Amino acid sequence: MTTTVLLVDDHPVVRSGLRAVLDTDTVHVVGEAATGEEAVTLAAHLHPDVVLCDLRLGAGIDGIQTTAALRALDPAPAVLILTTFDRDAEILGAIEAGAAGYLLKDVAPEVIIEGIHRAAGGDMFLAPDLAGRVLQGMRNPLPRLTERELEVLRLMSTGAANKDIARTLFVTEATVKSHIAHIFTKLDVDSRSRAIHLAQETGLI
Amino acid sequence: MTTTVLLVDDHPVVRSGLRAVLDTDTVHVVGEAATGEEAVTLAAHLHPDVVLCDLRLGAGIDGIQTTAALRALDPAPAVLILTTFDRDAEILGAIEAGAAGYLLKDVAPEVIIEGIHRAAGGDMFLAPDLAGRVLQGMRNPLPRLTERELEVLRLMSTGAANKDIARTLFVTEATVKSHIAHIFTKLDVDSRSRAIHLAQETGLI
DNA sequence: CTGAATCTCAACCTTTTGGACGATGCCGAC
DNA sequence: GTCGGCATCGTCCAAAAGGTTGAGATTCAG
Repeated sequence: MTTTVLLVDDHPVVRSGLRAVLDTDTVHVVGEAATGEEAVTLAAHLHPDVVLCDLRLGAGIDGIQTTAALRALDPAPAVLILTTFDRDAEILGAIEAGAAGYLLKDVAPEVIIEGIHRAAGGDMFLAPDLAGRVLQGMRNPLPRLTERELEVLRLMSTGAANKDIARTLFVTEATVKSHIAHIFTKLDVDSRSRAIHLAQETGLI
Repeated sequence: MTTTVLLVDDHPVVRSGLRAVLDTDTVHVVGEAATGEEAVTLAAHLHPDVVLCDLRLGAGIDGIQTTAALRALDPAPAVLILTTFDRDAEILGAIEAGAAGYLLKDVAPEVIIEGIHRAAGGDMFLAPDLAGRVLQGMRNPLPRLTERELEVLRLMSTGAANKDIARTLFVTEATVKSHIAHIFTKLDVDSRSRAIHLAQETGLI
């Protein structure tokens, strides 16, 4: 029995590649979308078994938001994330949003096909090298930063000084320092550059 | 007359996609390579007119080094860079290494084909949105950092304190501070986080 | 040889950052 | 109503980072 698949990627070349590689006797590509919005519309009409979705989709909503929207459809397709990046926060975010699996783009085509069938069957499918990381990520979850703290962290990462951040957020420097102190405690670091580095590594920002 | 092309990309899916999209009556894909080393070996045997090369090639030498090696062949193929990223330093680096053009992966297939023919004809071919940036980059060149300064900058960007950097490089903190002062002057910034941000934005590190 | 660039280090000073308190007001959960 | 989390602000202090100046050693090109 063939599994129907909808491709979502903002690069035409990648879509062609996936179509060429996936369209076999067990997998049938029924559509392609370049954006998350388009993906949701198409999925609502085509009812694919599986949506194969990139995380980075250029402008518009990202892969995680797309996943959530797709999972809210009825019937909901299984969503398989296929992307180049392996930042922890994104993987966790995709899983939380209801993705059935997460694959890196450098895997062999057969692995993607296997993942599609597993996803269609209701299984979870994680690239082997990611599985351990994800489990550890769930055991050692990154502390949840508040929205305000994330704002400060993002500004910090652009090189803004406390004074700049204070001006941008219309608060005093004391408040910024307070937020930063909390951020440091939560991330278990003791300098802004380390915080920035950690945040970028884990995909927190 | 058909133009012969060698594809270089570490993602099998992208190679398939490019082959599917490019193999027309005017372009003939004569080979694929997953690494820079493989690309040079294949190019030496196949003498393609054009090598279409990603900048990020996973392990091994990167696209810029590959470009330089390819241009040293005789006869040298034209090298067209096709990549997802548009960091200034990488674009300039590729051009310096002898690339005939630089395209972003989100362009339409026809643009790639046009680029291939232009490159085969000896033209330069830059994605329009990049051309201006490159010209400006040549007018406003990023100051050249010395090897030592780059080392310090890289360590800084991982969150290392001056003390850590000093230990890692086996010099005193005074030396590190001296290097950092030079870096700041050259980059025209006044804090390490700004330096890190600028360096990451421009692809300096 | 001379000069320029680079790497190394030091002393001195100012500013920024970070740590450690505490305090207020707000809001939502229990 | 009370409690906890959050955002806001403050003070005091120590440490780190940044700015300035100068200087010895090396290397490399002209």
